[in-house]
Amino acid sequence: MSDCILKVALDTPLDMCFDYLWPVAEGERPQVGQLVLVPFGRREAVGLIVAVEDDSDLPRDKLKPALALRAQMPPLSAEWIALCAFAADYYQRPLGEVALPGLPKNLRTAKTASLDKALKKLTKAVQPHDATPHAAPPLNAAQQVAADAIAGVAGFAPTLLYGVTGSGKTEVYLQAAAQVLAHSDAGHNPAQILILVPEINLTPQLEANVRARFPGVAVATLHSGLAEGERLAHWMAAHTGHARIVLGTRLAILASMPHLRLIIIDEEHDPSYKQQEGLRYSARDLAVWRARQLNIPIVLGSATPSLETWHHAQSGRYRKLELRARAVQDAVLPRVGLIDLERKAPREQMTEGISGTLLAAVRKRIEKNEQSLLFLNRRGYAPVIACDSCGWISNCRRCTAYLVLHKGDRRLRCHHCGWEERIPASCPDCGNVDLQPLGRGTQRVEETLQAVFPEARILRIDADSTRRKGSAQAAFDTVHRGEVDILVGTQMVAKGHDFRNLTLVGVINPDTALFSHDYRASERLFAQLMQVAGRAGRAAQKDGGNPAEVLIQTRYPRHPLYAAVRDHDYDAFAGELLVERRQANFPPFMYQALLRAEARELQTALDFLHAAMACIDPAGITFNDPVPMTMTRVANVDRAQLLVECASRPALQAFLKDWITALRGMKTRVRWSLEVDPVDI
DNA sequence: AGCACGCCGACT
DNA sequence: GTCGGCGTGCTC
Repeated sequence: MSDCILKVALDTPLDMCFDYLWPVAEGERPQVGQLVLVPFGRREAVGLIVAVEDDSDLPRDKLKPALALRAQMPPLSAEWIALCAFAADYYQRPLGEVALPGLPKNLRTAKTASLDKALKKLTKAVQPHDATPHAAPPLNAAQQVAADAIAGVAGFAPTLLYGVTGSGKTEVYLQAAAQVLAHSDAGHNPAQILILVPEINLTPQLEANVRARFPGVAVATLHSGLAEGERLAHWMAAHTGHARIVLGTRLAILASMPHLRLIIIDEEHDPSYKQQEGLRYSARDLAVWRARQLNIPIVLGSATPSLETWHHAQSGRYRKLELRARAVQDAVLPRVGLIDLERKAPREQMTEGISGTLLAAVRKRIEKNEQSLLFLNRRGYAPVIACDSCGWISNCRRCTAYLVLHKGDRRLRCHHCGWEERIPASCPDCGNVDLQPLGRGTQRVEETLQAVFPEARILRIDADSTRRKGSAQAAFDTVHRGEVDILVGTQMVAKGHDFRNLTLVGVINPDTALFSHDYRASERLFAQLMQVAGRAGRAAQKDGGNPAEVLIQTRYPRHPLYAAVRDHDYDAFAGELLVERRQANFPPFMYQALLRAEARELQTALDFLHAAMACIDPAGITFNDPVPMTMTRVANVDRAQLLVECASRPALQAFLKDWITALRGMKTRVRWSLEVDPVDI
């Protein structure tokens, strides 16, 4: 009996599969989709069998025998491998680098015996809860129409669920999911549903909600915070079909789900759906591809859709369902006011960067025992300290960035490379002892508010105050219990939370994003402002009370972005942006890829990028000039980038394939990487 | 990417 | 005399 050949994908940057021998006599023929332990160089690795054949291009004596088949688990499906193959192809990475790193570590590394043990233990881990079913709240008419429309179609049907914050999108998802599950049970045709959310750690409410609403259903969760054992249990629950609902962050888009029937992406515009290291994929884009591949419906939900999605909805490629009103009866959208910081009479009285108008509004909330949220997207005390007399400023010596003043522990910190040092007692250059903090972070705002409102209970929530595991949740619980008068926070507080007693949102300093060189900055700022504004006024408006209020401090009160925020008018804003994007030939009317290079010397990186331009025929492609990245140096490494553009996605794809081959052939010491559909430029 | 082999500087 | 620097070469 002769050997068969296993074509195996391995987690290595080499863009190829490796052939291994498998003695057929030893048992049944291995199956495509099984994992297999193989010798690779001088080590062992687990790979994915992508084909089983009788022949190899290499002579037999060059081939090694595979060591062991991971037969304990059902093989990964052809559809799943096709999804990984698509992602690999699209993002120009080897198949193994896409398919393998997402699998639980135990499957990839554990010895057979300990894997057996782990697999035996996990059967109980993801069980349906037998809690009393949580009654579904009644839907309003628009919600009901949306839920029915989503669950009522068969086949690939991408749908934008466009609804203002607080309009009850989650309820629509859950009822649509319930309908899909009920329908499949009736037809003896098991169904699984995938729900993607931006940050699962920040929204345990949703997870609790889902579990409570589907008491008889096994729910798996997948996100990067899971311990290995949990990850294996939840992944296997999805893979075996036992979990009917999978709730996860972007990495869950690569979960194996043999009975996937519906995909839901909450807050589809959220930047965290884009992986920003390693394989830089867009979970949203892969989800749409996966839905088309499986011919199933997909829902993209947002109050401020990405322009890509909006464009598709406008052109009719995506169906658009709209929720115009807040779901809670009598809850109305907050009134948005702009506080003019620029010489408007009467001139604003400023206290440490906070206007008298905003302080008065906060005072009113304290008196009425309501909560305020002050939003500022900058942690620390001050973004920089400076010497008045000689002009020295606290630069990081390893990065193109300032050292941020953290007053509490009297340290300067670089938020990019992690460098830390004590606050110098005097100016390192001239000895002046009077070093001044410039600008404001959340710590400084907290300090100012405490000085103005000594009796108020103030809580700061940012990455610094919530470093310990579980402390973020504890902090949010404190707010929900009403034990906080003023909440100060970064974008951490903007997502998902339903603060019922919050009636004021103040935005301290959003202007910096207005004039960014990144053309996506205004789209992001708009989404962020709408999202943080949406934290206010979620409860029913009290009798005779004023509507919740959002106050934005700005030096550019007439900027069209703020006008659109004030009017809650995403449609108009998005319409204008799309016109600009079309005129400027930006996405979604143009497809882009970015080649990045890193070296100790900036010139080395730039030289590499110029060589990369010269190494290929650029037919049909636009090369921009290689430029240093905005933050040129991080941790003593200089970075530069080269943007390539093309109006045709297939043409860009074809070009990239050739280009990456040529780049791999260039022998260089420069570290480089290619990103398709970059979001930060 | 790992992981080895391979040839040149400061230490027991 | 060895430990160890990172150059370059390979992985079915």
